[in-house]
Amino acid sequence: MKSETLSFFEKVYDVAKLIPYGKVTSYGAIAKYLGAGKSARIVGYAMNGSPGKDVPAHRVVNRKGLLTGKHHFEGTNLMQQLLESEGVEVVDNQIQDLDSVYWDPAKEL
DNA sequence: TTTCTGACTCGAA
DNA sequence: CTTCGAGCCAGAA
Repeated sequence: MKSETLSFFEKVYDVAKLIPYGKVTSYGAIAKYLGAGKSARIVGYAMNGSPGKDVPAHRVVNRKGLLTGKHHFEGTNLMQQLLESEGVEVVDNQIQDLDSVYWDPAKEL
């Protein structure tokens, strides 16, 4: 089993799994928490392997609360449905009242 | 081996 | 005010 070779992906999955119910975070927030800062894109890319990792990728959105990765989910509004299901207000692929549902790992952890 | 793209973000002009 | 470019890491061709 690997060991300290904790790849960026592994860390991303770890943090993403810590996202509480009804909360959301951004790629950059996770990246910054990992110490990458500008590797937000890698976080999103890592989400490609979210399936099978029990990672709630639907709780991860971009900095503006926009469901940029919704296209990677089944259907076209599944991501929005999941978020609304958790009590997150989403309109037009954009999270409303983002500050109220925003979960920053760097602050919470 | 090099090159390119990607679920992003920020700063500068 | 708007628009553009650069940087980050990883995987595929």
